[in-house]
Parts: sequence; structure tokens; C-alpha cells
Amino acid sequence: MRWSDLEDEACSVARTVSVIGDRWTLLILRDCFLRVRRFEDFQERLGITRPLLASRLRKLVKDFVLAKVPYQQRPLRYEYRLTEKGRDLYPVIMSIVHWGDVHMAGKKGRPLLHQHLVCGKTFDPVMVCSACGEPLDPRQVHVHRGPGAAGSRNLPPDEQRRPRLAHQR
Amino acid sequence: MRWSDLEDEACSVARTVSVIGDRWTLLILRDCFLRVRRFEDFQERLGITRPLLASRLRKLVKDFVLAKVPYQQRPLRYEYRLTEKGRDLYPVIMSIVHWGDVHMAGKKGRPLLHQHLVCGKTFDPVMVCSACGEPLDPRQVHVHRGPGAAGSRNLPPDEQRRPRLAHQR
DNA sequence: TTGACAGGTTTGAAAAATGAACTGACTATC
DNA sequence: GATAGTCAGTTCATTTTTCAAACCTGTCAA
Repeated sequence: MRWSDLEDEACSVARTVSVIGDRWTLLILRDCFLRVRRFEDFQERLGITRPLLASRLRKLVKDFVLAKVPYQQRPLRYEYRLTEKGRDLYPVIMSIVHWGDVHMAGKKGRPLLHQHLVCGKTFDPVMVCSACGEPLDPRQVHVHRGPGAAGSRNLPPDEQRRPRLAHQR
Repeated sequence: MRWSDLEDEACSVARTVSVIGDRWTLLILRDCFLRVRRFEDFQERLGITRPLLASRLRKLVKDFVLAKVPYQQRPLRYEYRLTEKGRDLYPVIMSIVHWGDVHMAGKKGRPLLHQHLVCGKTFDPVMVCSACGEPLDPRQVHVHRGPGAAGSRNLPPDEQRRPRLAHQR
């Protein structure tokens, strides 16, 4: 399977991964949420090579995650800003940051702290159920096929179980 | 910058991306949360090449995201199970799934539906503030340097602003 | 007119992914 | 007891990506 084929998969992870499933893209998006907007700034902060940065930004613009908007004329210069679609990636980035804070932080602790301007406190992001508000545990979630399910390839295996290890019976 | 250098960066996104920032790894993890555990099943469901699957599983085991446990003797066979560290990636996967559901779903709607066994309802994942419980908006969050911050490279740019476009003054 | 700045593109070498076939330990069936 | 099948990988040659350094373009300031 080629990467570009992922867009056509009947799986939301595959389709999302076709947009952001790339190490540099995730780092670029992190910087976008830190209000970095210009080519040179991304390049210097990330240490990414210029051709790769150009290609990643081009793809993010094509996918409407970033918008390329002029910030001056003469010489015409552009900056890259998150669209609403791009801003909706905030939970993805925040959950990645949080996992890194918990499991990958060095001895000195986490590199950045987040302050919620609504309540004023330093916080961690928590993922909850939209229906009851309780934090989510993967063992308390069942998955069913939705209207967009195509074939059986991406269903959970207990809905398409074929006999396994028949010789063990 | 090499990918392996990312682990040493003073940025939680970079450190996390060094573990999961790969298209196949994210798809493997999606399947792990759907209770897929065996080499052949991953290979068939994902269409990943076998050498790549082997290398990704090896890395996830090395990073303690998955554990390789025997499920039978004679012939000795192993399966891959999420560790607690791996299960903590649930918000990452769920936020990716949700973004795909909202922004990348086809005309027929989302491929999978999630049911919360605690409340019984079909739900979406929502990311909230651990302090006040309100949903997070990136514009309502300020970032400060934490104890693990090293140098200024990964700080938000407003804390290290240098003069820009001096000739425009 | 010389140099600097912002935002890229070009080019050749190095690294990674792909696809197909193969290995090895074991079992089940003819 | 020969043959086929299962599962979890590895090997190897080919194609694709990525990397690093240098180069290009338009504009401005000294």
C-alpha cells in the first residue's frame, strides 16, 4: 500500500494519518499552535531541511489544514496559519504532548506548562465521553460498524472472526 | 536532524513522535485498540510489508508500548499486547479518529461508532481541562516554560522574539 | 552596487520502504 | 510417512524518500 492510497481507506485513522502521519508534519503543527507562522521560523526551530519543509507546508495547505496568507506586499511574503480544520487538531497535539510529558519527560520534568485562561490554572488535557463526561478508558468502549463501514477489513476482529489454529481443537 | 535524535529534544511532541510518529505505527496502534494482537492479523489488515511490520513491532516493544507475550508453546508463538504505557496512547488515537470522522469521512458517514459502556451511549471524545472540566480551545491556553525547558529553541516565539524585518521600521 | 533577507528550488548521495520469495518450527490430513 | 498448511518472521534486489549543501529570485537599505 502506498501512502497516498491511505486517503481512500474506510478508516478515520488511515485518512487522518494520510494528512498528519509524518514526523515532521506533527512537529510543524506543534509549532503552529505555538504561533509560529513563517517558513524561516519553522526551518530554524525544527532543523528540518528546506525542501522537506516546503513540501510539508504545501501538503498541509492543499489539505486545508494551513492557509497561506500574505502578511506584506513588496516583497510579497506569506505566512502559514491554522484554518479551523487545522485548529481542530488541537486535541491530537495536546494528547501527544501529554503522553510525552507523562512517559518521556527527562529528569528535570516537563519542558512546557499549559495554563487555561478560562480558569487560570495549570492543567493537563483529559479526554472524556461527550455523553456522560467521564474520562475514557479503552476497556470501557465498544466499537460498532458505522454507516461508512466498507467491507470487513477495518472492523474489530471479533466481528469478523474466522477460525484460528484449527489444529489445536 | 536524524529521527533518532528526536528522543533527546526538550519537547514532549518530539519525544513522542520519536516513538509513534510514523504512519504505520499509528495504524498498528489503532488495531491494537481494536484487540488485534498477532503478526499475521496486523499484516493482513494493514497491508503493511512484513519486514516493516516486524521492525515497527520490534521498536514498539523496545519502547515498552507493546509487550511480546507467548500465547502458546509448541510451536512457540507470541502476540503483541498494549502495556499500560501503550494504553495511555488511547487519547492520541481517539483524537485522531475523531478528527478523521469530522473532517475526512466520506459521504456515507463514519466507518465506526464508539459506545461508552459506562453510560451506554454512542459518544465522541472531548478534550477538557483537568482543572475546570471545560473543553479546550487553543486560543484559551497560554504556554510557559516548565522545569524541563532547555535553552530557548522550543519555547513559544513570543518569549524569545528577535527583531524581524528591520528594514520596514 | 553591494549585501542582506525571505522563501523557496535544484542536485546528487544516503537511508528507508517495497515486494517477492524463503526459513523454521510445528501440526493436520491423506 | 509424504504432503500441505499455519504462524512469525528474515533475506534480498529494486524503487522511493529523505538529507545536506548550494543555488535562485525579488526586494530593500546603506
